[in-house]
Parts: sequence; structure tokens; C-alpha cells
Amino acid sequence: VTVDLVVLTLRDGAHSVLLVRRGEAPFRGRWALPGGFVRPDEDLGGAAARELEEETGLVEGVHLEQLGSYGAPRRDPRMRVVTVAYLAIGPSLPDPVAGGDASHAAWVPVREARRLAFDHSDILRDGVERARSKLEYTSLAAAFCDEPFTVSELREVYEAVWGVELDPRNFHRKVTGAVGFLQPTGEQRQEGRGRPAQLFRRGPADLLLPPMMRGNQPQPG
Amino acid sequence: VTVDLVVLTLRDGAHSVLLVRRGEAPFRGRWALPGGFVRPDEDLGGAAARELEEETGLVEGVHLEQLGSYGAPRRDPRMRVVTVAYLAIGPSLPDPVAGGDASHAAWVPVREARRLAFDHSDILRDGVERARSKLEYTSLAAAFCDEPFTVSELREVYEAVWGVELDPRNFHRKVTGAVGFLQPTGEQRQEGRGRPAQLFRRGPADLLLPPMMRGNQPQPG
DNA sequence: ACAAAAGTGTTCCTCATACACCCATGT
DNA sequence: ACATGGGTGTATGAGGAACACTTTTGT
Repeated sequence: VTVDLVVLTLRDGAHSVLLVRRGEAPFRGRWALPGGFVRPDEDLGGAAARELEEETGLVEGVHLEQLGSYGAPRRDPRMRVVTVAYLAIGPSLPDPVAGGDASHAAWVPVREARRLAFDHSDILRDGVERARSKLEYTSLAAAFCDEPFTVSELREVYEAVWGVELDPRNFHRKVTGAVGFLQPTGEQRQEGRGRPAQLFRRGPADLLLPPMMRGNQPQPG
Repeated sequence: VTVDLVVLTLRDGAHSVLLVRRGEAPFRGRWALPGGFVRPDEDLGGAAARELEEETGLVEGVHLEQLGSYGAPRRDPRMRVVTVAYLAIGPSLPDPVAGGDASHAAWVPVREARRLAFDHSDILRDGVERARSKLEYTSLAAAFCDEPFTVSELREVYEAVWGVELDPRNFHRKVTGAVGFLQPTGEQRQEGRGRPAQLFRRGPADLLLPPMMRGNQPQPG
């Protein structure tokens, strides 16, 4: 039994995933999701947190949830392996460090992450879809932002992950009006030209009510 | 690696789950979810479907989806076992047949299913919550009904699973107005007194748009 | 006639959408 | 002055909540 990680973040405004380049057969030279075996004394979530820390150096403040299990009999040609996939979401994370059987690790824009090793393309697709869904009705978008953040930064998360454009004015009114969603810090931040933006932190609410509307735009990726 | 099943249905109007009485230690005499080991040549979903067929005799027409994995190191005191839980939902299913290491199997109302063996209470809670969530925005409720069914029967699914009362008139308008959700058969059925009800089958749509509202119920007084 | 269940019409209100408009700052 | 991004006001329409009302059956 292994755990594999779909680690999502925003890098230079692009919805990106952490991938490792395989240094060994099978799938040598192909991109893969980071992961590893569950140790005998570990919980599944604990194994996922350990792998996340090994790859990124961070665990605190990173959202981590179970995504699903993948156990087709020959998904790994070497042996029968059932993997439990986890979805991790954090603010712009530091450049990754190579480790384990990975010859290299990098942030890759989701739309460019193609033809991964094993069934990792399926797992990535499911993870991205989970993230897109949860933006609608939870406060997950704030997990992509360093605190404190502006309303515009939060809107850019939705626009990058969903691949759509949202009306800045209606977006502002909606997120500031949802009770418990945002907590104003009272401070402001200047972003080049224009009026300074108010700064916020995550509020106590986990759910966004009413949910954010996702248009019918086609999804790249 | 095992699979465990949360099989939900409606029995006499009660939201019920299929449980087996354990005949062996550990947890001898306690209720547990049905399940078993994944065979070497099986997919995870295939193992779940096989277990479902062994316990209920049915697979066709039963909704089956992966729920999540549970792998705490000592969840089974005998050995390290990671289980992949599946959620199954079907119309009023036949009385179950004992099999495997189960001394007895029965349909138990969800609210009476307490203190299950292993971590099965957690798994059941997650499965029930998954079913409740998916009623909101998918056509999953129809999986609880034998076809063809009436709008009232469909409404009783929501009321039993959610434990609320819904306005029959607004419910009727909503489900018949959602495109692709219900297909009228043109036939009618008499239910004792009252005007006969039109009969429907599931439509091609998997999603219910806009979703059914579960939140603010009419407050008494 | 009456009760009961199915189904329709109507009113009120919340909220998504679109967009006009004002605010605060850098160049 | 003007461009740019932050933020508010307002009109319109879709749809949820509540409920009066009609339709169709059994007793």
C-alpha cells in the first residue's frame, strides 16, 4: 500500500502541480506524482503528511485531504500495489527538493501535466476536479493564498483553477458578504497603481453560503 | 487490503443499512459492515461488486461508488488491514443471505446502527453523509426507488434520508421541471385514496440543476 | 359529501448578473 | 490629467418558500 500526492498551488498565476521525474524503470524519465509506501506504524493521513513534508518541507498551513484509492491489478507492472491518493493545497510553496527515487522534482502547470507514469494522469484529473468542485461551496480557495491576502488574490485563485474570468465587483461583494468567510485585518496593501486593497484572513466558516457560481466555460487541462 | 460496503436502502420508509453479525472474535456478536479481502486478480470496484452480489444477490441497477480508505494501524487488532469502503444504494432490496464469516445479516435502520465493530461506525457515518450530500445535486435519490416510481416516492427518499419534511407541491414542480431528471412513462398508479400519480423513470441527467435545498427547513411555531 | 393525495398558480423574497459609477493611488 | 485597480449602488431576472386553489380518486 502506497500514498500518492496531488499537491496543487499557484505559481506565477498558473494552477500548478508538484511532479517528480522518475529515475528508474518502469516509466523512467516520465513525470509522476510524489509518493511512497505506508510504514507499518503509520496512519494513511500520517504517511501523506510525511511524504508532503519530505517533498516540500512544509506541512503546517497546507490543506490535506484524502482523494481516493486506485487499485487496478496491473497499475504497477512490477507488483500489486494499491495506492491511496491525497490532495494537498497550499500557498505558493518553495521550490521542491528531490528525494527518494525521484531524480528531479518541479512545479508543472496543470494544463501541461500530460502522460504521467502509472495511472497518475487519472489521479491528477480526479484531484483537479475535486479542487474545482470544493472551490464552489467551501473556503478551500483561501488555502491557495498566503495570509493576509486581498480579495483580488482570492479571485485570481478561482480564475486560475477554474479557467474562467469573474466579475471583480460582484466577487468582492459576495465574499465580503458571506458571514464567517473572511476576517478583515484592518490593514491595507498597495499593489502598484490603483487604490490600496484591504487585507483579510480566513474566517471561521468552512462553507461558503451561498456557493460561488462556476460558469459553463470549457475547462482546459 | 479489504473492501467494506455501506449498503443503503429504504425499508418500510426507514433509511436502513445492511449489517452482518460477527460470529468470531474480535467483536464477536457485534454488528459490522459486510466486506472481505480483495483477490489478487480483482480491481477494487470489482471486489466491491462481488461482495455486494454475495450479500444481496444483486448488482444490476445498484449504485456503487468508492467512499474512502481507512487504514489506522490498529483498526483491526489482529493485523494491519487497510480497507477501501464503498457506498452502495439500491431500491428496497431482498432480505439478505448470511455468508462468509457472518453468522447473520439484516437491514438495520441507520439511526439504530450504533457501536459497530472495528471503525465501521466511522465508515457508516461517512457513507450516510456522502449519500445525504449527493441527494442535493445529483439524481442519486432515484437509485433508492424501483422503477417506475412516483414523485411522492422520490420525495419520501429525501425525507427519510435527510430526516426532514419537504413541501410536496414545490418538490413536485422542482423535480418535474429539472430537464433530463425524470422521464414520464405516461402511465399512472393508484395509491389507495387520492388522485392517481403519474409514473416516471430516471432521465439521462446525472445532475440536478439547480440543486435540491436541504438547509433552512420550516421552523415550528 | 367528504377526505386525501396529486398537481397548478401566485406572491414575496433572496440572490446572480450586468453594468454605471465613485474612490484612492502612481505616473 | 489620466490610467488603473478597489469598491458601492442599482436594475433585471431566475428561482426558492409559502400557500391558496383545483383535480381526481376512494369511502
